[in-house]
Amino acid sequence: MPRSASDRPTLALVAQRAGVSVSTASLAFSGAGPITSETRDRVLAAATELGYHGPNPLGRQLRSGRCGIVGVVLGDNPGRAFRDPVSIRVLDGLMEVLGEHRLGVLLIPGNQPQSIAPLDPLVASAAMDVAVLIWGALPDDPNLAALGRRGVPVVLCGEQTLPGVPVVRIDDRAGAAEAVRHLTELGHTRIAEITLPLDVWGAHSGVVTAARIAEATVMVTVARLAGFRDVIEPVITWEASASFVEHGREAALSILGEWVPASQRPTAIFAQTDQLAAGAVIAARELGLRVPEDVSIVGFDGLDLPWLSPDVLTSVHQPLRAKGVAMGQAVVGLLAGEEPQVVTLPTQLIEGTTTTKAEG
Amino acid sequence: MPRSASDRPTLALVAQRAGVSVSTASLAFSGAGPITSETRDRVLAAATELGYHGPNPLGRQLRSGRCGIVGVVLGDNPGRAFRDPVSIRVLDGLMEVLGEHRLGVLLIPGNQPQSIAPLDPLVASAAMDVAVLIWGALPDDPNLAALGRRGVPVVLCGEQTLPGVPVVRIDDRAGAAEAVRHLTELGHTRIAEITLPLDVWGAHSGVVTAARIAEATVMVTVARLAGFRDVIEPVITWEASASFVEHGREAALSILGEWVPASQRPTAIFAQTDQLAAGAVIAARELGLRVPEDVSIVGFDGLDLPWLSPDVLTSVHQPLRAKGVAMGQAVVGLLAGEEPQVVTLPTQLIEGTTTTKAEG
DNA sequence: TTGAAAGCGCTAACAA
DNA sequence: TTGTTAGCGCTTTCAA
Repeated sequence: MPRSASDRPTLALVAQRAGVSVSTASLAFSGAGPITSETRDRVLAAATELGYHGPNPLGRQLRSGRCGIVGVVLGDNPGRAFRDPVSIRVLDGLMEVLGEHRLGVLLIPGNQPQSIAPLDPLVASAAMDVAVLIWGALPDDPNLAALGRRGVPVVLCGEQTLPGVPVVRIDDRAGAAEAVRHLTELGHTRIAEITLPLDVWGAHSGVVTAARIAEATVMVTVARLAGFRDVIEPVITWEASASFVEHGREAALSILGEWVPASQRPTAIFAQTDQLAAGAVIAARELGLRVPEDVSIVGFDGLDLPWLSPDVLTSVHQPLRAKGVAMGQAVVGLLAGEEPQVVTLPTQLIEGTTTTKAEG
Repeated sequence: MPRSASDRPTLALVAQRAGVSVSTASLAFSGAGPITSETRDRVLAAATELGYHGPNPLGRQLRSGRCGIVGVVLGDNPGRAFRDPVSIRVLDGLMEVLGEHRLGVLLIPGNQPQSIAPLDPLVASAAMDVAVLIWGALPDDPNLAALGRRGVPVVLCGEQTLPGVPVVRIDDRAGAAEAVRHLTELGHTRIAEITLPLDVWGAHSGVVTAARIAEATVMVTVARLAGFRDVIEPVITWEASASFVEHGREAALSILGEWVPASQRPTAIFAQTDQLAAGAVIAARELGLRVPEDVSIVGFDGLDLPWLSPDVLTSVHQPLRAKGVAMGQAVVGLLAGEEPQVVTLPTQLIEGTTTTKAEG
């Protein structure tokens, strides 16, 4: 029967029973000092008798000043972060590295625009040695400020760089440009754009104007928008309220709908994420358009989407898992007192079956 | 500039500067006792001057004996748990409740059959007030034993019940039976089965014999297998190595393949999860079979699968988010010293477009 | 090789 | 209302 946490034996009790001092007993468990194997055995035996199973982590933590926990600030409410295959892959890589170093991951909900409290109480008061912001959305993230005040070192992911702070990033702008250039090189000129939300609220959805685009605050979105325009001006830009297949589908249904004269219909779409692009493929199918003959579609992320079969999405692949791994290594480096670095990981356009030459 | 954690001011320093005692300063922050607003202001002012931003959680934790952290033991390696939409929905609900109670979620990898270490070091030594096993796979889970030894109270999810331990569950057996009964009532008699892994290794895949089925250890699988057999004997059982669409597809390609004479081909499939069932739908399409006219397909979980469009999976819906919420409430109840309960949540078969009457 | 003593930073009795 | 005192459980000098 599990004891309640309150009546657990302490190291002092074990030491007493073994007839040694507390400090000696401590050595028996930590193994960090000289101790007779005989003494150790006696301590361990006493521990077993008392049902003592190792030092209380809380005491150890207070003493060492470290708690072995890395706070991972998610970019959105956790439900969404979990549902987002991109975040998940990153988390996967991150947890792998941290696990190897015996560091635990404390999940912390990030920006909660609809809520009254701008930041989760955990940000302000949970014990953690380092915090990782896996989705660096805003230039002036309140989480970042709060953690800075507390003196919790951080690792960032994304466009933002800060002196003394390790950052893991990809070149979103160049990646987007590569995707669009692929389309222009195939002869496309009427290219539509489906974007991620322009602000953290994610309340907006639909065709957006140049004015709104100029006001975009989410840095990933901003970078990918810029990349598009480095190559050509889109014929239409549709803002999705989140990176979900369904939203991509809605966007493409509007962009490619029957009310658009075939002569003016975009011949290609660049969607800022694979989820959105996949939705666009589905919409095209529903509208009776052939992919890629009638409409070419490019995504961003390089997700594995078996259910899109037989199509394979042409996409700008980014090393999501490696991103997480790099952030984990940055955390470990930070704790080891190494110099913070900015790591830029490569992206690569990989052609699938959803893009081809423009007709005529 | 973020200070390093080591040179942070302490409450003692703040008290000294404010010209009050440490305990008074403590009251100024906790608000848990009588204190003049004037004194509090003086303390707060001193804190600001020193750049002190609230009590160190480590000290507070040691004193109170609580750390405000709930360990969530995932059923598998975290990468998979994240990729599994079922776990994700449960986690979502769980985090919502825990967040409301200012409890943090520490992710802990669960069973790692391929690794040498049977359990994650976090299970043995991370600070946590309660642990939640969200995927109670085995009757003799090593995590459960380790946590019990440490005196960490646990909340379970699944088939297993233990005295004094809160459990959240659904009736997997009845749910599976309902799915299969739906098929028999439609006139189907040749019904195939695609199961979850029978053991935690997940190394096996393919047609399985009654002997192997009898050895199944994963409790969810066992319950759903039993539910099927409460209604009728399957004509064939295929074990998937994990709940992925791709595996369901492979299974169905074999079950429905051209080498099976049409007269002997199963007219219906019950897959133990929606992911597997969705894979079966895709396989059927690839084989040129009509769903549901040529083959009816039922799943389990009630996931939203927009990309399966235009099909909507007939499925036994279980309240995944509510499961997480119930576990969160169980955690809170446990911490409040309430009596542990076994909560059984309802399931419901909801017809989509993937089942219809057996022909002839 | 072991033990004594001094905290890590905070909170909560209790006394003033 | 504020201060004094005594730890929470552990680690780590330093001395024996």
